[in-house]
Amino acid sequence: MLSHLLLFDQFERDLQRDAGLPMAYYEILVRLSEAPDRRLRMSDLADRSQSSRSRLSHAVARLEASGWVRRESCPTDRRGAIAVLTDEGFAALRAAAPAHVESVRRHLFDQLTPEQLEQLRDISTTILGHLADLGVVCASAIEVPLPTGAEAAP
Amino acid sequence: MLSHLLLFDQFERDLQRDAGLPMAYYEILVRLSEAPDRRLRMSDLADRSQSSRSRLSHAVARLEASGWVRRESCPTDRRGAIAVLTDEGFAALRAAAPAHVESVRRHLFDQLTPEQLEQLRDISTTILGHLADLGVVCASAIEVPLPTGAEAAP
DNA sequence: CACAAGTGCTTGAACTGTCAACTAGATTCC
DNA sequence: GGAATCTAGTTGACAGTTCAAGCACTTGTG
Repeated sequence: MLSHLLLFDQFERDLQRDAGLPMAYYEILVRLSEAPDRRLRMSDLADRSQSSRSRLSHAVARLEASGWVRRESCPTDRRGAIAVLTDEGFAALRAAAPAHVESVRRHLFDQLTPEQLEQLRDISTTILGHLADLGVVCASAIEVPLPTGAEAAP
Repeated sequence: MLSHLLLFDQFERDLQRDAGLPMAYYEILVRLSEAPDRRLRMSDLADRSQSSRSRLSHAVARLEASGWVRRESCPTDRRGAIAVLTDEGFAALRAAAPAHVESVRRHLFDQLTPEQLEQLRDISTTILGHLADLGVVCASAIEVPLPTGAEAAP
């Protein structure tokens, strides 16, 4: 159990070292990059990146300052805001992804047997299902494959 | 994978709600409570609670302000400091433990089959061994049983 | 239409964690 | 013995998260 905490700490450290980016921010960029036109409503983005609204606001503010994300106003709902991944942001993500994927591979995939990976996947699905029942996680996040964001390479 | 992140978030939230305590602080109290005379050298405590020196310093400062931990100077090494769990701290831990144990049970143990728990234990051990090879985790932490700190009940 | 309630997003303060100095005492080694 | 080095612990600045509050707009209801 402890191992999982430490494992993610390791991912976090590696990503911070290689890309100067916390995992939460990386996650946001990935979700944006997957979206059509690389743009999403803030709430939608918050749900998909497992982030609170407030956290996302702060994060996007920071990413906007880096020039990686741009805010546009929503034409249909004047309260709304739309986050758009800029070309610079996309390039930054593209640059950051390989090292992160490699980190996940090295510390997780390479350590476990195919059988264990299968078991881990099942266990994760079960837990995720339970959390979804509690409303902790929105349904749209459930089908995310094993390596969080590892599929980022465009 | 995502599930593990969210699972620990859930533990964190539950513990914060029930005890007003972050998991890292809870962990520190648990390690102290396990030690002989409920006292440990700072570095030792840092290693056992998977905490950096600096983090521990800040944490103990906060716990000291709450009256749950006391600092004493080390007789054999005048650089050293010893953290001591006070009776109030012990009582606070005793009060916080049941809810945390229950949270872990509800969100993890009750969700998985005995077989899956067995698999998860093996997977954790493997990963922990790998991280230990990297020097990320000190050997003394390895034998920690499944529920982090769940054994806290005195 | 108007007013209450709800939604989308932002903001600021408080808190936890990290990083890079820094102090002070212990070791090493010539 | 004494300079260089190492170790224990602290500190302060900063980054990210959360929480509670707030603003602006939309929707529901009479």
